[in-house]
Amino acid sequence: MSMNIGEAAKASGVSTKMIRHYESVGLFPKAARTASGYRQYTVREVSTLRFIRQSRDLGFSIEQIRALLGLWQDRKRPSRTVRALAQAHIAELEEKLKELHAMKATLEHLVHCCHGDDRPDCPIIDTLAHEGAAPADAEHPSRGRTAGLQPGRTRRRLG
Amino acid sequence: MSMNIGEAAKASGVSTKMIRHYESVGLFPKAARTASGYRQYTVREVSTLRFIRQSRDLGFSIEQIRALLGLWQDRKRPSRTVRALAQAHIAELEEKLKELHAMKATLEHLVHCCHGDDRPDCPIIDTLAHEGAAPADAEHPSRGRTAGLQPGRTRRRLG
DNA sequence: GTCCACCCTCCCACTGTTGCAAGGTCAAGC
DNA sequence: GCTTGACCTTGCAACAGTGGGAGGGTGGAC
Repeated sequence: MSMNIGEAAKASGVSTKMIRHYESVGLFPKAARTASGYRQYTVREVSTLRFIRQSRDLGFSIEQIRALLGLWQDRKRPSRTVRALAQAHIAELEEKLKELHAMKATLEHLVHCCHGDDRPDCPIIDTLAHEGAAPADAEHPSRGRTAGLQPGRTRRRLG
Repeated sequence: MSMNIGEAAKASGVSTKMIRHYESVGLFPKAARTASGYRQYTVREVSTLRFIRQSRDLGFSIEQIRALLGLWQDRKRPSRTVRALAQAHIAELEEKLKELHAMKATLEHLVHCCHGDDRPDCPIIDTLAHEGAAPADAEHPSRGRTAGLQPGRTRRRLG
């Protein structure tokens, strides 16, 4: 019935590292331990882990998942609350999508302008060098704002 | 002619924090110093900073910018190289866009299914709880891969 | 001589995930 | 009994990029 962390990881799709991490930040309740200190998990806890993974896959942040877990546990929550949380997240996604779309559009415009051969002159470099940019369609979002999603799930040593 | 870091920051749009950071990671050459240790910048360096900011605004990573700066400095680079770099970045953006689109689609589907009133039953929570998900269109990208963009520029304490 | 804005260098926070290290535990085989 | 190897424990560091603050020095105006 009860399993070690490795088995729980396989069953839930959450890595052992992450299970411990979620426990440490209080997203996940402290697991029971054997006499020797091994964490023990039941199927119930595994389904909670699956819930977390599903939520992460949809881009919810840890804090949002904390709220979702609370709502999940609360059998009397109004579905209105859950829906609002989801909609807020959709709005975040849209924000981010808009931002990325703008970047992509600008880049595509530049790539389109660049002949891309052996000659050195390049409108891409020129645009980066000389302010004024020339955003493809949207006015560029002068750096800084526009919150995004899940930094950790992103750019895994692409450099 | 030469200015302190604050002035350079205003002129370039890069914060003083970031200028020092870029210097520390070697993206930006070490600035000259006054006798008392103040960094001194010329218009030339400010334009480099602007180049960096423009690149960041387009979502390039520090490492990509390092490459772009090299190409910028190299008067004899083939525009082909720059173009390839930009196209690779576009591909990354597309990857990320796809991922976010899928999330959004799934969420919208769920929100659509949820009546969102005072009653507790909620398909959103149910879907998160019971594996099998039911992605709106794309099969869900089992966590982990799909590199993304600019963790830092994202999710600024939205939690 | 004092005040304030600016500069300096550190360290810490945040997001989420992974890696490594140094050790303990368990079940298997010999 | 003893070794081996797979597993578990903890903790610390790193990645990306940015912001915040502490604690102290500098520069120029009054």
